[in-house]
Amino acid sequence: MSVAIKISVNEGLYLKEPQNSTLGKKILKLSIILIDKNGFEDFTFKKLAEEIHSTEASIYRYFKNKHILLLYLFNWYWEWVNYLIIFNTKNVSAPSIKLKIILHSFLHAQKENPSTEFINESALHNIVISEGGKAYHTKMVDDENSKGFFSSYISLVNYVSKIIKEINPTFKYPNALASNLFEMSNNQVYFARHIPSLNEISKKGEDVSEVEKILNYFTEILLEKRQK
Amino acid sequence: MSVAIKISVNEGLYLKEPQNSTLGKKILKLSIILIDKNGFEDFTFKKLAEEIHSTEASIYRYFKNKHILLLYLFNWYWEWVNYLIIFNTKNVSAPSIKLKIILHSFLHAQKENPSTEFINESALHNIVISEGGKAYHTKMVDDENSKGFFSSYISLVNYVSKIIKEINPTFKYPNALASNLFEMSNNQVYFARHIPSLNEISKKGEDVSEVEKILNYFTEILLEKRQK
DNA sequence: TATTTATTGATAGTATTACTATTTTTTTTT
DNA sequence: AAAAAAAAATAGTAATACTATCAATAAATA
Repeated sequence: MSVAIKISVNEGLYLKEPQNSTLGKKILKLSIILIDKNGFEDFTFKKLAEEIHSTEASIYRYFKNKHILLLYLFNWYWEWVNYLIIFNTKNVSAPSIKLKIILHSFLHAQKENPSTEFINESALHNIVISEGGKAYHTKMVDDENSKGFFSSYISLVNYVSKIIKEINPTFKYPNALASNLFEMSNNQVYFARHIPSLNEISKKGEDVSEVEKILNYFTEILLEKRQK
Repeated sequence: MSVAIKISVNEGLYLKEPQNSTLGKKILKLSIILIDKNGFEDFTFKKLAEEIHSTEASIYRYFKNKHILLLYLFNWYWEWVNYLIIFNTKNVSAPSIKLKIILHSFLHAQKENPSTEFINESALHNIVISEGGKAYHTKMVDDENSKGFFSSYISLVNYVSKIIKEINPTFKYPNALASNLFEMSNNQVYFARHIPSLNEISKKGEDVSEVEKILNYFTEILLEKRQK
């Protein structure tokens, strides 16, 4: 017995919903594994096709190109984090505790019970960390933003922003802080893993919880109510 | 009459120093313009060759590939910012003023007197903003880091980190804060320009100074000396 | 000034990428 | 069992990311 949650993403991101077929699920599953292993640059539909014993042409029936596939994966990830956050903060009333839980959920997302058998959440989280902002650092951002391809991320940020306002209504830039918490989180984990002189995290393997400490330290100071 | 500053970057980044020849300078100049205009993905050595009335093969004599060329440009940029910061904080003793000047220099780098005729600093700054972390978000990071390809960025971060410690010696994560200031700066400008729901910057054209305000607001709170 | 050397240009070629198109086979639905 | 949909097989193309070779030209030095 199990409870399955179904995560759906913006329709513009696929030509045919991959979650509704065996081949589609294989595409999602193996694309995550391949991108995680060799990076997005090295990833091609041809290699993916070989991996799943299918053909390039078949994959193109699901996704317009590999960038859109990456965007699909990012959206799936954002929706999943959104679900985790809502779920984990249920019945918690103190906003400052909520924020702590959010930071924890977000950073340890990979350790949470996997929700879907064809998505390796841990590998997906690593992709989000390693590939940085490649989802939106393209010449098509404006067009893609207007199509709502980043709305899952935006709603995540808005949700956190609301909680920030609850903690300290006088804080001037809740959106900027919220988006920075997400970006900083991924960035600092990435730096810890690859360019460690850029922060003070030495312990390998504990990067994620070290970053959690840093983020908590930052937010506590930033949102402390002080007399002006 | 003018004073020229010469910026040099890690020798591993080029096969032949482009700043020492006419063709090399043209490569730098036009690559910046092309990447700024159409993005790094669209940029190819063939297109660049056409633009400068030369050939692909000639460009390959200077740079191993387009990723290394991008790294060269980022390094040039980091060195330049480093120079600007040192120059602008000369004879300023109060570290909190120093930090303000640094944030200002960094964000308005494009408006500073251009130092080199074949580098369009403004376009280069826009590349750094738009292309996000593409300089280090690759599968070769570790190797490239070990070759010192990010050392200019690291020394920039370390310099700021030192000033942070001067402002508040009890602040726990000066490196993380310093690297985050740089990353956040570019990110928030990018968001303001392309996904404005992610922060509270509405005014087009004033994005840079708005981000400056945000960063000052954040650092002031973070580095304020408070009783524990 | 002649000569060696370094630099650039011209041209060609290759493997891989990022697709599109068409036709056949297999699977699913009715 | 027939019709419809999905997937596989196959082929083909323009562009990318290179490498290699040789000729032309400019710069450095003897």
